Amino acid sequence: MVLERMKEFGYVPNPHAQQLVTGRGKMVMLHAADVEVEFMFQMARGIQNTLAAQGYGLLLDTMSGLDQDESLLHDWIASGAVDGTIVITGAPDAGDRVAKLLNPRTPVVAVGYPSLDPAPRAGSVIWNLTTGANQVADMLADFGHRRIGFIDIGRSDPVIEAFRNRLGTHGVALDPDLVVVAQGLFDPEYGAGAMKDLLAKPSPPTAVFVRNDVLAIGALREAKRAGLRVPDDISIVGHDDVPLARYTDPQLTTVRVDCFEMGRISAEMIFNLLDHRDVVLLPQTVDCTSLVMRETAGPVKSPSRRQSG
Amino acid sequence: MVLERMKEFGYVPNPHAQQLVTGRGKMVMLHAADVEVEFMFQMARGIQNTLAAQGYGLLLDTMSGLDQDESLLHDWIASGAVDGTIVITGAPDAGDRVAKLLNPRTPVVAVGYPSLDPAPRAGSVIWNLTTGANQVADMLADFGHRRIGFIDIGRSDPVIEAFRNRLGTHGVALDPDLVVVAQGLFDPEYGAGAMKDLLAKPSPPTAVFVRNDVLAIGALREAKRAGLRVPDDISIVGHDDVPLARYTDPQLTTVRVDCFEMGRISAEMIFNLLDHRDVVLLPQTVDCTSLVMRETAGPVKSPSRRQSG
DNA sequence: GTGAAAGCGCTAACAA
DNA sequence: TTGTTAGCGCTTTCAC
Repeated sequence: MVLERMKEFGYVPNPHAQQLVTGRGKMVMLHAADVEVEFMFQMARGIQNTLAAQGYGLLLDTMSGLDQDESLLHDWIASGAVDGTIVITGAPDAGDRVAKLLNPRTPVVAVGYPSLDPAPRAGSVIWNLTTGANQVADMLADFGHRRIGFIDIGRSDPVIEAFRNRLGTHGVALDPDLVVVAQGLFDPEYGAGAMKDLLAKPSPPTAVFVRNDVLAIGALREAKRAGLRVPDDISIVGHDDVPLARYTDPQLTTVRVDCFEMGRISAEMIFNLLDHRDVVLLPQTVDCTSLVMRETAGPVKSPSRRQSG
Repeated sequence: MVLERMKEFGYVPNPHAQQLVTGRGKMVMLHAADVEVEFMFQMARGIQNTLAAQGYGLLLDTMSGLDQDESLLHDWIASGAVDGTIVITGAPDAGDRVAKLLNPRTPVVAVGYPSLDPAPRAGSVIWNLTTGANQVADMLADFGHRRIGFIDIGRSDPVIEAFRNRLGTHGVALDPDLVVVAQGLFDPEYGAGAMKDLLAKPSPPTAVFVRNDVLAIGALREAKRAGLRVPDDISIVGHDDVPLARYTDPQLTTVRVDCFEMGRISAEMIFNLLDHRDVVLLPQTVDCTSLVMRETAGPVKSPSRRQSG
């Protein structure tokens, strides 16, 4: 009773003393790797928000420091100072990093792209990248497109497969001749090059789905260079909804991935792991894509524009 | 001696127990408000990097939660669990937020834009925004421009003043008729509108300095729409070097602000405050701008293009 | 119901 | 140099 009085007078307990006796520091650590900054931050927000609701704090590791840094942060885990670890997995070495973080006392969950070699004792929450592909396929088919191109990135992922399948349910085939892979990921010029190839085809597409927005910017630019009107002559759809998608001319229609939600779910998984250490660690695939209709996709307008390509 | 042996065997001390006895939790809290995400993250990196070098951790508050969240985080401060607080100040209410965080036991430093009403007991590290303006003025003058336009944002800041002065040292005046303020901050169309005004002037500029990149994108777009070649007919320079500046066509010449450095310095200031609680709290202005020469600025080429505007 | 006491893992001060 | 002890602020237990 007297304690309750104290709180009214502004008393707040010291979390450090609490951890000492309860074994819970009420902190989880976030390892944020070199993913698109916007994505990372949204995830961090989702995580922190969820943690805060339970009185937990988020310890941030941007991994900008090198070895020293690493040992420091491992210390926080090894000493049990931190209750759990979340690592954002965007780079190929993610599996490695997760493995290094594993510690019998501290649960870890990986969030982001599916890791090539998922660590056995870690939880993971990963994008469902097929839903975005489905949404684009539906839209493009509904707009009446039948010659559809796809600009892929090297990395193999389930997007193109899902896109092809969903297109099939609409009775439209994804012509292999209209599938090109860009030379690189993060320069619009690679997208422009891929678009150039597509436009040079004997029977070019009336719509193109580009695997990421940066490449889509380039594709859009190339289409305009070629004298095509977007979306009247050709529709272009990107993926990711990076900030600059709002700033192209015309504004890019694209697929948004809800990183806040991804973060929220990974924080919840940490809480599960904290409560029931013996829980089964099934990778959780989360549907978090949505179509952002802007200005670069529309109905087929000029079916006989082939000579202009 | 026996302790050293233990460390070799993988012993690491529990920071919570340490804080209990030393009063130092080896953690500082970062309040990250609604600034450009890229900026925030770079600052966070600079801060975390510097902290980690001293064995300190960074507790992140994205302020996405609301009241509950706020009280939680204040508790971490009130209980002395956290050694210091850094708050990124981009919004006008920053002064308020800083004031709320103030606590006799815990130093706070504000980093970012100078606050309207700086809290008395807080340190602050703020941009030197004049250096970027100087660099642009030098470049434009060296390129031979004499009719120079400026697209400003509503918020009053020292940039235009510095720009005008530095131009003066080169013997070129900033014609008040060529200074327009955009209707808003974060939509390219506002920049486009401002550019349109500028091009409609009886004697339009051969170069334009735009106060932020998003507006500069719009200005660039408008110049192209008007049939002008950039930079041959008109030079355009932005400010901030947001990620999309690399992706315009042509790529935007702009002023980069080194947020990592800002973060580093604010972390160092926290350390100072930690060691000498009675240190004088002078706002520290940091020179962290650099000119990023890309493709939208160049020498005056066609002095007599007036009729095309 | 309330109060006293033990002990979480460490560091600091002191004793040997 | 090394070993011992007290106590940081809290929760938990056990006695009252």
